[in-house]
Amino acid sequence: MLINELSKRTGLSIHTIRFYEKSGLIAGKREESVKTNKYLHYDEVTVEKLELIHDAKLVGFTIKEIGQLIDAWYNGKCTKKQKLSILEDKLLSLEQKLREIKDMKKLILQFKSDVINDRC
Amino acid sequence: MLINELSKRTGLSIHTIRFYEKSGLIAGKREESVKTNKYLHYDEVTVEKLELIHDAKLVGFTIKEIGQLIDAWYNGKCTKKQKLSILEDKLLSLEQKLREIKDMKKLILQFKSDVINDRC
DNA sequence: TAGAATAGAAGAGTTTACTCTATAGTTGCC
DNA sequence: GGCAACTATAGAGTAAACTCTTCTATTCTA
Repeated sequence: MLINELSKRTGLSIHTIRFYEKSGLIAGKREESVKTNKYLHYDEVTVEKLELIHDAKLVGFTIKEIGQLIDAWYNGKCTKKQKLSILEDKLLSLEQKLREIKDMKKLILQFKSDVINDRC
Repeated sequence: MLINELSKRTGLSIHTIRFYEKSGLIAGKREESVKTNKYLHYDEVTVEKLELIHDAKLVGFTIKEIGQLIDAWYNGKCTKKQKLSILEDKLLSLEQKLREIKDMKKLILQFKSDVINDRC
């Protein structure tokens, strides 16, 4: 599919997709047979990657970190050991985020009960 | 205490503290009796606020959201109803973040087991 | 009382992650 | 064949959250 369809499939703007491509997170392919244009074609794996990018951004991963994740998963760039090390690293940072959010939840629940009981 | 001590107590740079002050999150007080300078003095509550700002940033809240939180909690700016509405709103967004992180954790665990079993 | 350290104000610069604009070539359709 | 719609590339602009620089004034210390 071309970029317009990819944009519609993922809900990401064409600009954003091009930005991710420039950032090395995804890569379209030119059809060798076609000589008249430079149109890039995208496959289903790219749709998957863009969904991963979207979700990973939600949990606070940076473009750089998402790049590592994609390299560890989709691209044959790393050894098994490197892949596991990256994934382990991301798991640890997720655990950390989980703890931070739980702590903040406790704090806000405390705030809330104080407000309810007119303690502030 | 003056800004230098506040910086040391919180681990935040003087620049960052001044940025938060300009953003309306904290406010030092000038001593009325002193006419020769414009030095701002900070109290223990400011230390608490800066710790809250630090923690709230970790869970992804923006300066604006943290401002709301501080208003709801420390400043007498809101009614009880408004305070509860802000706190409820923040709790909901924390629940959402919690779900997103748990989902991402599952995904990465799946990646990991696939790598371990040479399924990619 | 000189000099070093600290405080404040104003504004420029940086990074991240887009978002938009301008330009130019290509394709699809009546 | 003409023109709207689509594609690519390059680069400018934006917003958030700092971070740094410059300048001036004040205070502390030997």
